[in-house]
Amino acid sequence: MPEGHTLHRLARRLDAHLVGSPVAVSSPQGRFAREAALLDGSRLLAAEAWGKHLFLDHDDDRVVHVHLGLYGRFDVTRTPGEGVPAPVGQVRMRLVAEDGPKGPAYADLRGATACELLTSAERAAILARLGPDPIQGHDPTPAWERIRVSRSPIGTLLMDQSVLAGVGNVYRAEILFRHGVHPLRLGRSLRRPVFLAMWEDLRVLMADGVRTGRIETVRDEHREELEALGAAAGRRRRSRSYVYKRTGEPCVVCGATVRGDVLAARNVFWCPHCQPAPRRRAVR
DNA sequence: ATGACATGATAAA
DNA sequence: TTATCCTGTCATA
Repeated sequence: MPEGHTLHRLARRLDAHLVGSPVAVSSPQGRFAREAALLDGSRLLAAEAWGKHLFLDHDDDRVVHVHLGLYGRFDVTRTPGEGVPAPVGQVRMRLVAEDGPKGPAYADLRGATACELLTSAERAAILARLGPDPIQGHDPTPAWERIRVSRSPIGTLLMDQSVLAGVGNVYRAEILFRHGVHPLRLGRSLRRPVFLAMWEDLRVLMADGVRTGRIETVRDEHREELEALGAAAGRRRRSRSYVYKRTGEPCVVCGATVRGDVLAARNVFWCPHCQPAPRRRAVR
């Protein structure tokens, strides 16, 4: 689940249900117990996201930095009347607002790659290493300045959080498909209008993701065909993407067989017809 | 029961 | 490049 849209959605949910009130902080699993004890009873002032990072501002210049990594979750639940249930599984951090903005609520963090107590100065240091974030409507210029001179593949640059923040493997695959760009094209071979169109598209798609909580990249006109192709391929769950995890299945647009490979330890997917391979650089 | 895998990132080699 | 961490889910046995 966790690409940038997930974290922004989370910031929004925390803001709606927990921010502004005193929170009980605990670590049922124990790995955040010392910090939780320090924070217990503090007031949660704000929840903010930048790319895939989430920051919880508590009073007294204390910031909880959360990064969900590959499989972390942070579930925010309202508990009108019922009281808070016993923790299930490995709950690293639990926040409970008895008197949240919309009534009692709690949030359980599991599996995060980062859950740490920082100062606001330390948070600033993390932000300084992140590129612009499409979800925040940032100016894409700093990202473009990196890409236009880079000898790295655009598929790698899109995932580099210091180039731009928030894009993960699904949005990467899908945005490249939607713009007919092969993942191995070098950054410096891209034309500016193409990158700016990708950025604008990311801005819209990821904003949708914040609203719906899921990554939807397939245009209405292709939904039915995708469904039919999925059924024909005998897949158990229907796909919601053009190329992501569709290796070996036909492209919805042109029928070519979607390809998959590993780039920088991550799976990449593309259509060999809609996303023509770059001319191989002369090697010698 | 066991193992592979995942929408991530880092440190070491 | 590889190993490693974090946890849950799904497929296979």
